[in-house]
Amino acid sequence: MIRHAQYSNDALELVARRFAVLSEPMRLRLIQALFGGEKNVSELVEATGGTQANVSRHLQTLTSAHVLGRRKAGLQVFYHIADPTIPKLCDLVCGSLEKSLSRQVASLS
Amino acid sequence: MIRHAQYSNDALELVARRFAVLSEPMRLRLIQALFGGEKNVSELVEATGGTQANVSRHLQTLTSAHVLGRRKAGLQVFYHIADPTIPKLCDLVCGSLEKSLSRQVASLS
DNA sequence: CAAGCATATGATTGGTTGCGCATATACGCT
DNA sequence: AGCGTATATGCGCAACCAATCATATGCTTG
Repeated sequence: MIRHAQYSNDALELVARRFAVLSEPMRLRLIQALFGGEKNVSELVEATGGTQANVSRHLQTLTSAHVLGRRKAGLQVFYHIADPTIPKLCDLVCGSLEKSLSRQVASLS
Repeated sequence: MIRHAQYSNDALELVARRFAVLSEPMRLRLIQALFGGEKNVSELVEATGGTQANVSRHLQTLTSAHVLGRRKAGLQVFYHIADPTIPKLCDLVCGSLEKSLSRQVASLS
């Protein structure tokens, strides 16, 4: 594992783009909905409470970033998490946020 | 470790915000420059090639997100990485990107 | 092939954000 | 106190992006 490697501007741009893809709540809802396995668009619309058009747009963003994968089956399109690091990323951030928040709570007393 | 937990909308908003903070190349440059230890603003301006005003703004963003910490010493202000998960996050993303890119390169042959 | 369902996409708009310039604040020194 | 250095901040602009509406594409069935 390369720890703390120095990256070029182009590389940092890619990393930034990757984080940007994960920086929208709706996209995180979609990812979360797919933790349980692949779902088609209609199911994702239902699970996230978004409109069909918006969900489709975000799915395209996530897919072209190789975060999700597509599988067509007749009329329907099934999406699944294609990048195995995504759950780890989310868990890392969530754990860090929980610690940070509990520290803030503790500092109130 | 809580894997694949279901999060509320408020929690997802926090996670999204966290990713958003990491989604700018200049901020990643600052973080990268701090991997070697704390630096003051002037050193960070030099290391990143940005303007003083812009660097200061990004430092504020990173600090209020508890990614960085501040230490004042006379005229100078020293910043350091306050969240230990940041390097892990960056390495995870970089590793994933390297794999993804090498797959794309391999698919060209 | 016509109709109907599932999904994707063009166009528009409002909101957010990064950047640059100028200036303000904070601190130390003489 | 006054000056110089280090850092922060108000403001305006331009670019980007998510959400929405309407419409298009793709596939299946009768």
